[in-house]
Amino acid sequence: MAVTQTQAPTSTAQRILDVAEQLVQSRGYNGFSYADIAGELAITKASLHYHFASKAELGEALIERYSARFTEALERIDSTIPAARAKLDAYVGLYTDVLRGERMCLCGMLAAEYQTLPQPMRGSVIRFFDGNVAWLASVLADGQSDGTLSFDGAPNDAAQTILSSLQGAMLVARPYGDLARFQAAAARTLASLKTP
Amino acid sequence: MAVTQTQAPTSTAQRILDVAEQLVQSRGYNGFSYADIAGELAITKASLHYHFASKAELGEALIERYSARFTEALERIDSTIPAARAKLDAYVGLYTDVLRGERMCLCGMLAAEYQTLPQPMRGSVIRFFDGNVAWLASVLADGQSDGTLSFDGAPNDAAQTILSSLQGAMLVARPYGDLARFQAAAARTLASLKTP
DNA sequence: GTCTATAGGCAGATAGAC
DNA sequence: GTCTATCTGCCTATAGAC
Repeated sequence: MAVTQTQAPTSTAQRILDVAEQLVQSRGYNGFSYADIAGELAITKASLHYHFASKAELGEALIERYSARFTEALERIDSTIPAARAKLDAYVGLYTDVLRGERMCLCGMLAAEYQTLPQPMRGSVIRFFDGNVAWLASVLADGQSDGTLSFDGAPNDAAQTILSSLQGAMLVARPYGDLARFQAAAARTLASLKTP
Repeated sequence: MAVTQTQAPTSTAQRILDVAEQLVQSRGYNGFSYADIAGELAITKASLHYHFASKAELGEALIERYSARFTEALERIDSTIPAARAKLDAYVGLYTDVLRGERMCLCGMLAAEYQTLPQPMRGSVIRFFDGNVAWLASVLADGQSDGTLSFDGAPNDAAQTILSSLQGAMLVARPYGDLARFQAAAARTLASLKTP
């Protein structure tokens, strides 16, 4: 039987991931070093290597955790919000929260640096996007079925456009430090799915 | 009176900019070094510093040249294509050409790395986006006036959405190495401006 | 698990000869 | 303008004590 923990443990590995995630989302994978994490957590670089032997391993762990949390968030949306259009609004809300922290989507950032990434990280980035498109396509198909959403072409194609439009809206809004700019672009993107 | 040149000179500085531009657009500003350029051109790093004393200076020169060329391309569109909708198609064509070279838009890439950029480069990135939005807004306003384009809200807001959607479409399509994916998203974005 | 110490390499940058 | 040589500093990573 597992020991019951009163306080959240927040292991060292977790805190390393927390700091590294913030660094990648704001500065990029090639824009931070182990020294940055070590300084923030007041431990040595050598200790970091105990938890994540290489930077590539750390990178993989970052995407895995990020993807898992994102998937959980999508499942929460599915289980709490019935209407397709409201699900899309909630999806935009996830991005808004990221941008509010002056961050880019982790995988959007890594997409920019894609050609410099270790091979295993590349696959994980692709899977993140594929999962997002699949979820969006499912929501779009549902909305089309019940007549609450309308769009041309296949749900999968429309889903790809929504994903890339939101990623681009984050990418461009962040240099301006302008959350409203993102929200306006997101609203316009969703508005193109109006029922006739 | 200036000396007439029969052949294009292609000065060393130009060739440095050519190689550096390709590197930034594919690997990012933090993803290449002076050694990469030196290797490609078969000259030494010290020679590079003669032409561009610091990497920050090189970065500024890259954006200035890129922006100037982009502005020229937009002026060519204005002077050769009368219809607003066709101008937008040509604008998408500029992006398509970039992506065909397996590159990201220079300033889209730099937007991702924004928080790590030297201050002068940041201003230049912003000005590039502002110039693009201003041009797009002008085209949209024209199309709205002559009834060939229809959209909600101000031309400037619609222009911001077009810019960010195209940047995002490039960002996401590049890891897949899928030009068609970009083109589909771009076409869908422009299709949302249909006349009623 | 965390530390000290250090390896080995590459980064951007400079001095000075040619 | 381009070179050789070199500097200083940071990078990822490892060995081994505690």
